[in-house]
This record gives sequence, C-alpha cells and structure tokens, in this order.
Amino acid sequence: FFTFTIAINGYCLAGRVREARGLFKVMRSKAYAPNFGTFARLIDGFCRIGDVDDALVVVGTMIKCGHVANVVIFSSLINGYCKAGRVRVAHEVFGGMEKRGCLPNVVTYTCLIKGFWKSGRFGEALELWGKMEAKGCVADLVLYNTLIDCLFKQGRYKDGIILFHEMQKKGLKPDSVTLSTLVTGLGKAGKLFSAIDLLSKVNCSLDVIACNSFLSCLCKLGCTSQALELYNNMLDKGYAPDRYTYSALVTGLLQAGREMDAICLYEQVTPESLVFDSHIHTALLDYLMKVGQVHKAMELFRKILNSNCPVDVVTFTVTIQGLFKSGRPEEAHELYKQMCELGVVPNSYTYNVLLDGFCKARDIESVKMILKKMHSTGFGPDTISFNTLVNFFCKSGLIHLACDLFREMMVVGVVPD
RNA sequence: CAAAAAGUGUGGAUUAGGG
Repeated sequence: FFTFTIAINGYCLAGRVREARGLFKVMRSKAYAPNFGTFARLIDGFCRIGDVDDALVVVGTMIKCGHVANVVIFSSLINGYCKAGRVRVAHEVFGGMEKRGCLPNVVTYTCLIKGFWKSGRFGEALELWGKMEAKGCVADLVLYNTLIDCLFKQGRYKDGIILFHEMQKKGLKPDSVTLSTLVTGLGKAGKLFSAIDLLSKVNCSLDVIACNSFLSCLCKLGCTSQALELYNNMLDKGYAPDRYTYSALVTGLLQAGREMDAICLYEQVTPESLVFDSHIHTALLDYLMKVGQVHKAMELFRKILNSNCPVDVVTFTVTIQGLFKSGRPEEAHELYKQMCELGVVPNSYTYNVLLDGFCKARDIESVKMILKKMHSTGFGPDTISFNTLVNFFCKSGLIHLACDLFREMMVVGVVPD
C-alpha cells in the first residue's frame, strides 16, 4: 500500500500522470484501497496539465469508493478548467460548489480570478474579488501576488503598485515571488529602477527565480557585465543556476554581440541535463541565422533534431525564417511540411513568418494557401499579418489593394498600429 | 501527527519605420 501510494505521488509530482494512473489501476486491482490524499493527488495531476476530463473520471471512481469531494478537489478542477481555457465551465463548477455544501476558499477564488483575467474578463475578475471579501474571505499573499502580476502584464503599472502598498498595509509581507513579479513586470516597461526603489523598503527573501528575474532584466538592458556579476554572486551564495539562468545569459551575451563568450558558456552547460531544453539551443540558432551563419545554424538544427531534445514550434519557426531570409524559400516550405508531419503545430508566429517569406519570394499561391490555413486553424490574421500584406502591396505598387486590405482590417476588427 | 492533497513569479521566435 505504501509503496504504491508513494510511487503514485512521485509520478504526479514529476508530471508523469499517465504512469501514475497506470500504477493506480494496478494498485486497485490488488485490492488496495487508495486513500483520499492519493485520489486528490491524481486528480490534481490531471488538472495541472489541463486534462480535466481524465481528472473527472478519477473523481467518479473516488465517489464510488465512498469519498466526498471537498474544496481541494473542487479547486483543482476549477484550476484545470482555467488552465485549459474553459473558464465558462470553471465558473459553472464554482457555482455548483455551494449547492453541494462546499464553500470556496481563497485558493478557489484565486484560480478563478486568474482564469477570468487571462481570458480578458478583467471586470468579472475584480468583481469576484469584491464578492470574496464581502463573504469574509480575506486576500492573502498569493492572491496579491497574482493580482499584481496580472495588472503588470496588462500594462497597469500604477494599479499594480497600489496593490503592492495595500498588501503591506494589511500586514502581508512581500516575498521572493512579489520581488520577481515587480522586477519582471516593471523591468519589461523599462522601470527597473522603480522596482528596486520599491523593494529597497522591504526585506524580501531571495531565491533562484528572483535572481533569474534580475539577471534577465539586466541582459535586456544590455548590461551583460552586470548580469555576469550577478551570476557569479549566485554561485557564491549557493543559488544553483538553472536552465533559465543559462538561456537568459546566452541570449543576453549574443544580443550584446559577445559571441565568443556566449558560445563558450553554451558549450560549457549543454553537455549536462540542459540538453533537453530547447530554449538555449533556439537562442543560439536564431542568432546564427540572423548574422548570416546559415550553414552553422542548419548544422545545429540537425543536431537538435537528431538528439533527444524536444524540438518545438519556436525552433522550427526560427529555422524557417532563417531559410527565407537567406533566400531559400523552397527549403523553408519543405521544413514547414516536415514540421507538420512531425505533429508540431504551427502558431501565429509561424504563419506570419511564412506569410512574410512567401510575399518576399513573390510566391502568391503559397501566400493564399497560408491565409486559408490561418483562417481554418483559428490563428486568424492579426495586426502583424495585415502589416506584412499591406507592406507587400505598397512596395509592389499596388496601393489600391493595400487600401482594400486596410478597410478589411476594420471590418474584421483587427486594430491597425 | 504524516509517505501524501489545491492557487502566484524567471529564459528562445514574427511585420514596418529614422539616421
């Protein structure tokens, strides 16, 4: 019983839910009764990967075994629906909780508030917060951190800072999560100094993520030497650098033109477990493409393809773009087909790259094909797609077609920039 | 009390434009 329970927990924590479920079935077939905690773990495991339907199957089994769903189970499910973008259903489940004698707590509210926010329903998110407080449920540190992050990502810096002060008035002490939220959020708006100013008045704890946030912000400001200094400080203080640290540093060094340093660091860290992370490879690949070292880039691309490293849509998009920019539209087209055959799903970046590439190669048939694809896959043309086409028509002297497109933008509700 | 249950933060890619 303990062996099964511990192993199932382990698999769930490692994100290997399917294996956990396999063991779970074996466990039950041996007439061991999983306890409530094990059910909850497995349900949450499925929810965290957005697979609520499989989670519900487990809930069914759990109820048959005589357990009753509590607030933890409901929160997991609501979180799962939100992560899968099914906020409507999440809201319904939330509404059904009370009827089943289960009161939502601050965790439940946080899941749903974030879900509303991510789907653009800001008003409802704030309204829900109000309702929560009205019911006597008090916002805690995690909820404040969540709200501040949401506000920053929406560009509402002043409001985020107001909440930062408000939480302290309520006796909540900002932690390392608050710190990285401020550094990243304000840093992206070029306000790193405001973040430092705000944080200097509180004593936040530090962790690796907080260090990484600073480090990546410094890199984006072009302060690579300071970033390296911070990296050395991390080593001294015992914060083990991770794949985020390394890819931020490699990207920063490349963008600052310090190619030798970047490649040196890249080669130093990639033999380790990091090889399974595509980000750092893609950063280098993109750089090589953009400085015209196409051969080296393609060599690297093939190396990644043949390794165990998962190659994702970004890696393909970067490579396709590189092939277009180096005047090889046929190879780019081939790679796009190969990507689809491998089951890697193109996104709006990919389509925009293809659109621009085919426009510049004057391959009108392919342009039409991509536009059809965009409509059928729901990655419908956005502002960048229209800009690409408008620019193409203008440069081709087809101003009237560009004007037609401009009107079409308005009609389909895409905002010109 | 425990082997064990839910929410927050960090890294890579797309168009155009001036000198």
